[in-house]
Amino acid sequence: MPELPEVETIARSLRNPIEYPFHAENKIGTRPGIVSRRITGALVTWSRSVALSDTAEFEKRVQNRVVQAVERRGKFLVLALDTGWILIHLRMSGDIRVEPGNADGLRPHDRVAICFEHRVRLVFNDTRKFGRVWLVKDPQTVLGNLGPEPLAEEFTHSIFYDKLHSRNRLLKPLLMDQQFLAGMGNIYTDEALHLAGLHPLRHSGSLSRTEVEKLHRAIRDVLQEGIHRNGASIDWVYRGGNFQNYFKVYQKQGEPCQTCGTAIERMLVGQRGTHFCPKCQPLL
DNA sequence: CATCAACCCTGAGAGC
DNA sequence: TGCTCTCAGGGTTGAT
Repeated sequence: MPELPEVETIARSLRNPIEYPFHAENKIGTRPGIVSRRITGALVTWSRSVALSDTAEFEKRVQNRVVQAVERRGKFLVLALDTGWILIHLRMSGDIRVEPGNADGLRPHDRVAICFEHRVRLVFNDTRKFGRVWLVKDPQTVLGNLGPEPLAEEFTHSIFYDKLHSRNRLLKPLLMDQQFLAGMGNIYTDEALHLAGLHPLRHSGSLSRTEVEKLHRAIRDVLQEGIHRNGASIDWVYRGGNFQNYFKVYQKQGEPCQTCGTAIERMLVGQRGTHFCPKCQPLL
């Protein structure tokens, strides 16, 4: 499931020069981007993938818009148009392709195709149909409630300490709460808690200054490492990244902890599968 | 305010 | 082999 590093990787690839040739190899850093491309049309094959009651309106309104910038906010992909914004959330199984072609010849599970000049298209593929594409005048209507960016300079450990102590929730669901902190998902939360040596069931208000500093560092390190590896390719969606080969706890239940040799455990926390080392991440 | 369950979906994997 | 069943997963919504 794409989290901050996977979305960041995609955003960066969409900012690549548009002159790059298609398909020399699958390297994400050498694929052609979409900035400055003009949209000639769009096709929506599953109406609920678009957050508009009328998909024909989406197809019509994106016509002739030019992509001016590609950003990321939390797990959202943000396309700034000359007029308006396209926002994309990949949720569980969403993926983005940029390839030669028009509205014909789409593949299974392709939900939205945005066609550009020179016969280039961006395709939103989403097997489980949880993802969404928005077309809005003001991105804040969708992004307005998101918490801070964990990698932003302004996100200091002392601000984090205050935020954690302003609530008293279980660490794991709180870190995954996008209104509390934007971009963390199941994988990176488990990995960050393990790196910080904190049990997922710790209460946020119980953390000492030192523990908050360790968690702050761990979150940023894990996210940076994920970005460095171009994200993770899991859930049978290959995205070019290989961070899945560096997981310490995620889906490692039963395997020995790389730090202490204790078997990694899996438990449900807030309806989410949660992986941790009972020795490195003690509850008390 | 915190917690919990249901819902949106599909396909993988288990069980028969 | 092929059927049916269960489950994972992010985020939203509504109930407790």
